Amino acid sequence: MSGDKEDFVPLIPGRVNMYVCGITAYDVCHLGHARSAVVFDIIKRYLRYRGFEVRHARNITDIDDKIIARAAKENISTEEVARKYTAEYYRDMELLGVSRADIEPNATDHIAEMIQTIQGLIAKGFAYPVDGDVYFEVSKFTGYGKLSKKNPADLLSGARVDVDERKKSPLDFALWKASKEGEPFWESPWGKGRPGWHIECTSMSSKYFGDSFDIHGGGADLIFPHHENEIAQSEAFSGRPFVKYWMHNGFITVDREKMSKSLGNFFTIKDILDKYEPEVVRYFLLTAHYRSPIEFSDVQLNEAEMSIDRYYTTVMRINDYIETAGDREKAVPSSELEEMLTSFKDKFHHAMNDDFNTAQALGYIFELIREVNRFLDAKPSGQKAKGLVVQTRDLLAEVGGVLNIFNKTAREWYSSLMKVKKIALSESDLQEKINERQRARENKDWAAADNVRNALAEKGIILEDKKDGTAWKIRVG
RNA sequence: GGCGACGUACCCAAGUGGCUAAGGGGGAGGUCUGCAAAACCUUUAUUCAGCGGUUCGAAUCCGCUCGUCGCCUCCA
Repeated sequence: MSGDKEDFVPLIPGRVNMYVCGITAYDVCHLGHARSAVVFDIIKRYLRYRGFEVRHARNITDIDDKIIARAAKENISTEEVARKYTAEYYRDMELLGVSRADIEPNATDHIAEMIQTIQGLIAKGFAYPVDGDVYFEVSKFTGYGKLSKKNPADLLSGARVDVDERKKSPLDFALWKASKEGEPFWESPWGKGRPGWHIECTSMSSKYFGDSFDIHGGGADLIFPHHENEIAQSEAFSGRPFVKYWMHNGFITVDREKMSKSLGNFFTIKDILDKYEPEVVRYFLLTAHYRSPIEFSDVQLNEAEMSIDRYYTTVMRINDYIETAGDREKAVPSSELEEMLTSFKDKFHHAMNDDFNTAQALGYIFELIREVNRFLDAKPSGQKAKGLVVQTRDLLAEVGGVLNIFNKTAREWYSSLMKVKKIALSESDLQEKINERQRARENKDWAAADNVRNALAEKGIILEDKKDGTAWKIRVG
């Protein structure tokens, strides 16, 4: 609310109630929806990792004008539209490693609660019915605009507020809308109708979390009017502060412009996942701070792919080392690695404690990756060295787990890349080629060996010769 | 018009009062290798849009200018 970073102190020590605006289920999701979901998924995971008991609610709006329009267009019911796109949403989210929320309320399951809230608002003088609609009277709520830092007078003078003669003020917004002929409706004290958009979050958050809760999140475009209106409704109704910490993620941009449905410059999650591994997309979303805009481009996705590949390449190297390292103690300089292992978690926590600075956290991860590679370059052996390397691997896996990246085996990563890059070669055929090349190499027939390697390279497969065999990777970037 | 955010190397991107301005990608040179690949090393911002100011000290705070974007209408 202050617009600044603040120390996080939950209302109840050790517990966090977090409500995040989900989607309106009227179309397939684009990358912007993914960002919001991934950002708050990571916030939840990190808070849990640090020992908070987090209850996470994420709503689905399953009735609204756009759903009605979509249903008319597809000639199916609004329920079917909502069901279809909710299913698509969950499918996309699962691929991106976004966990399910603990509470996933639908608007249409909470009509009774919303009617109750609206009745309460009317009783307290904050709302008025007109011809089957009910409006919230903004002028009755002092503090309107405190989140979006707008003042009502400025808003009034703006020409972009819709004018409706029946409303007392253009700023007043609908809590309940009378249904038109043929539209879905619910019975209410004001006649047949359906809820306005903002009221569901007020009624559902208070049902599950009470009048006040810790974190409310969503995309920055929800700040006004959606979240501003939620505050007005909720605080007018309960008389208590609504949300302690507001968190809003920045936009995805394309050519520096906001990716959005209305501009038509959006990429659906589905389209992107046809070209990129889901982990790449997730990683990409973590490379910038969640509040900053992030430019979507193939260059950026390719860089993300390369970064992840650097991780898996190192993991492969670590695992090879652990399997093959001798027991003979051979000390090599290890103080820098040891130092880094000691301080690593503190650094990671420090980055994440600072408003979930995933970009900085990734920086630390790659510092550790470089350090362990340096250590392995020195060709150490013995139990102590092995212990340090195992510790590094476990640490990387642990923080990767918090971000829900780096959670595959190297083999799974490359298999997955092979599919997404549509390389038409089975892994067994590939192994056969590698064996063929190995025989040539044993005969020092370098020309034949290079032929095999070049042929595979053309398909996007890269070979790495090591002392005890040849590994394959998929070219990235 | 009102409100807000941002401008860090060739590209992306952390850093918001004080140690050498993280990290990734790219370029150049090198070590290793049958040759590669990977990895590592050296190098690539005496400087943080520009100009003023505050301060012992600023990329970081303040003011102005320029530029970009967002919200003010459904929108993640």
